[in-house]
Amino acid sequence: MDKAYQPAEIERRLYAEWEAAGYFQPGDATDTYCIMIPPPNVTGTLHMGHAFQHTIMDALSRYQRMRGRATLWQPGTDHAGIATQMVVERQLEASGEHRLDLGREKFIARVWDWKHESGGTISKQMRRLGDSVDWTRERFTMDEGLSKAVTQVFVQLYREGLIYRGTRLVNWDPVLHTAVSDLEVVSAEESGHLWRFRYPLTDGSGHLVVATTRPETMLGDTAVAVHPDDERYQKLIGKTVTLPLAEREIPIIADNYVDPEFGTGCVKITPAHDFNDYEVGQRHQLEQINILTIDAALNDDVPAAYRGLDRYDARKRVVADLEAAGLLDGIDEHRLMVPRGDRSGAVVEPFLTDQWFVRVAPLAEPAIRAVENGDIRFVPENWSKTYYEWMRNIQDWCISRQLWWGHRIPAWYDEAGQVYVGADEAEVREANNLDEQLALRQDDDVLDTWFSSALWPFSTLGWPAQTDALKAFYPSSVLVTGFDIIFFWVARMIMMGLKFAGDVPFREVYITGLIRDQDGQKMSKSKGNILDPLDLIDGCDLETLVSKRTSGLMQPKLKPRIEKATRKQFPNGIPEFGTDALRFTFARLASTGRDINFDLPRVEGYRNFCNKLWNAARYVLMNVEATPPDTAIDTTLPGRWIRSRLGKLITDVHTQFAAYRLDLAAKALYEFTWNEYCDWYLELTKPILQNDGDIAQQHASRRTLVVVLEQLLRCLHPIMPFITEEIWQKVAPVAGASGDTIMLQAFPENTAFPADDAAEAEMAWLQGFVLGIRQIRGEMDIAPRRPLPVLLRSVASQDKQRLADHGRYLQSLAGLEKIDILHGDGKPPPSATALLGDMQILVPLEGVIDVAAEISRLRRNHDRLSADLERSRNKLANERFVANAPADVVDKERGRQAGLDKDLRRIDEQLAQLQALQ
RNA sequence: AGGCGCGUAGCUCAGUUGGUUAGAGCGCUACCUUGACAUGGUAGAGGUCGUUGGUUCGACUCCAAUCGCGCCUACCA
Repeated sequence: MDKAYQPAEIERRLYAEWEAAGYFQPGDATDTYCIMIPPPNVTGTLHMGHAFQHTIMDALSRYQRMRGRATLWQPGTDHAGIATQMVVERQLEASGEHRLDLGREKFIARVWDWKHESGGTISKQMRRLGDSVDWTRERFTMDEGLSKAVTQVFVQLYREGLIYRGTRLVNWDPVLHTAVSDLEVVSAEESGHLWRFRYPLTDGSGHLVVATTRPETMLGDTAVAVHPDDERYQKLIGKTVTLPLAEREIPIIADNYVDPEFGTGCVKITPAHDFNDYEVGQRHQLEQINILTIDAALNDDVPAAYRGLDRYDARKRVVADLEAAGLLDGIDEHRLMVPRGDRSGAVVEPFLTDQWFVRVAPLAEPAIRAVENGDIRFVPENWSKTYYEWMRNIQDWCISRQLWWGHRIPAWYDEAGQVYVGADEAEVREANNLDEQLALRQDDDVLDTWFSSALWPFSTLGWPAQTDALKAFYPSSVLVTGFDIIFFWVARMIMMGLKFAGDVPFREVYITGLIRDQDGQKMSKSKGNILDPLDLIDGCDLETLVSKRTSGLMQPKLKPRIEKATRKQFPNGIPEFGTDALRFTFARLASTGRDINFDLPRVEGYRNFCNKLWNAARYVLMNVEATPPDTAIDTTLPGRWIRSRLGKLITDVHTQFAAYRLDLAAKALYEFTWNEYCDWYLELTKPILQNDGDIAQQHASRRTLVVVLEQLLRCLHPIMPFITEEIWQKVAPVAGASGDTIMLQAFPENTAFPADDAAEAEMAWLQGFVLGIRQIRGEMDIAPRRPLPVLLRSVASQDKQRLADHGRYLQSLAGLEKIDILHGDGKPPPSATALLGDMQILVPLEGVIDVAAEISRLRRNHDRLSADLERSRNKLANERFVANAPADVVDKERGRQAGLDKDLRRIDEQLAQLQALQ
């Protein structure tokens, strides 16, 4: 074995072996476990958030697989309608082409080309991350099977009246030329203005003043509204105003929607271009005048002067014209929420179009109940609130998109505009007895990407066919995902799963935090703070990193700043850490219910951990390879102790996995490995193995060394798959484990390693002894290699026994020359002191210790002890404490006080003796 | 406006039903190349747990208020 762990070659080799051997496939156990991957965009790349979630999913999968369950981690990708179409459109643009020139069919062919070209990136990344997904079952949302499922669901929902088509006001993206759902619109506060305009009353008796943030839409006004109780405008209700510029007569109506306190208390109503106004218009049967084109320019339904103007040019023109006409009452600065498309960034327009909708409320009801009654559990629990909040106020879902890339809506129209919905044209014709001569045209629109994603948990398993996979793995066990797609995806999967697969799609939903950068900033390309998980695994030199972060920026002017920040944060680029170190970092950071600020130095720490494990294994193998261990029972203290500790670790790891606390599982594993196994156990085997001691004990210790390591490797494997497999391959034969891979070994159970309280108590004594000496050594600046003579005082018979049993460990770990017991009231020489229970451990000063230094060390101890003692005394002097606190707490406090008191007296004695020397 | 969350060591974070001296990693200080490991070892410094009040024998932990930060949902033209 190399002296240091070298991950790169090992990882690639092992993953290929695992995959070729079919270890990722579920096997045929009846107890099943299943995780559906949240399908990433097929042409995208995995970012840190993916790597984090994949670490969790893979650790869970490997853990359950080792527990003997038939485990399926279902992989696949999403066609990501808008995102993918945009990428390909941009590629066309670069070569001077345009989607519309190409035509639908050719364009879609180009997208498929791109999918094939770039779709391999994600699977490569997943393989490097060690993801144990069943590649033989990989799916894509536009696969034939999944597309069939989409059609079937659409048709059934339509037949049940849960899908309908209608002319509605929707969010229109004027750049992408498509409708988008509410969820795809992000509103942010921006500065703007609030204009006040005078609208003259038609009867010439004056005017009223309306306030608006969108002057250009006044050309589509069909009413002015006031609050019914607003005394100022009482007598105007029912009258009309003459809409300026358009010169149309429109009514003054009363509606509770108006807030009399805001603006002037008069609202212009534009039903075709504002969601609230639309509602008002419905209530008052107002005309809807659409004044915009699909590009958000003004159309031909406005006066000639404004036709063809972009909405913002029109705004200027309208304001100028009204001002010229003396109708501008004033302008105020105003902060307002501006809705933008999450993909294009364009300001979205409420726009009247024909679209398809899902009537969601009836589907939401059982989906709400499923969470209420515990069929689905959110982890952490409080996310269920977010879920309820949205589900209980759910709006119909606009599912049609005016795109080409996606599942085309299975609806056909005849020339009269009659719509027929069915699986395909032939079926539609047959079902409706349509003449072959009758021309049918399929709906041009495609479905929202999330429509197919909603079916993912059962469509990937073969639904609508009742496949064996569906029976075995539906419902899946847990969904691991981010809070940002609870509405987009989680809620919709639950609704569709209940409706079509007859059960919830998963039992638990583990909502992970977001991976942010070291300063808590969201990672994004535009901020230039993204990290590629593979760069952390393989390393990345500074120049490559800079160019990755600064190329293809939406705002090129940010480039210098990003470059500077990057050079500052990574002066030497990123070193190679390996997959396991990255995964362990993610696991260690995966505390629930909060976002994660990704701290790069931490990865380095866990790379060191890998190296520590690697070298521990080297030590073990060095000691056991030559003489294979026999099966003798280990009666040595260190052996009994480490087995007992291992049992506790195993219990802990099971508990934490069950609670999705991978951070605590990783913490327990780290601490056991480093602080117990390496720091103490390996060190304690040295005096056993290196001296000419008891041969039986040596054999037993070799066995414990290798058995504990082998079990530890299994425990670590779900989080650190590669290093554990590599070491296991070497360790298993000497540990007496059979099998080809650690992946399929049984996860350890604590029953094989019962608690040994006696050993733990003795070991605590031993550790206390060693630490006491080390403390003196460290603080007195005594050379580590210098053997020290030690005197013991107040030695109880138990101490004597322990000394006899474990003296050699003390000598080895504390570097002792000899240990003498001070009998009776023999006067000790001036010494440095450590306390161990009642026993005093004395290191004679002569020639070794600086008296003044020891005095100051003892004083510090004295101060600390007396502060503690005083606190304890006060507590016990408090009658109410003694009366009210549980007896065991009081007893504990009394014992503590007695101990502190005794320790303090010993320290003071020692102090007095030393002070007398000065 | 409503909802959720956060504030603990220089930095990034743990702290499970209230109960000894509040922990870890990184960083920092001193010493140490001892045959598993300098990607290491040993010892050490460093925190009035955002603030105030309350409940309690006892509060990092429970309650209320308050300050600061973040996110989500909805939205007044």
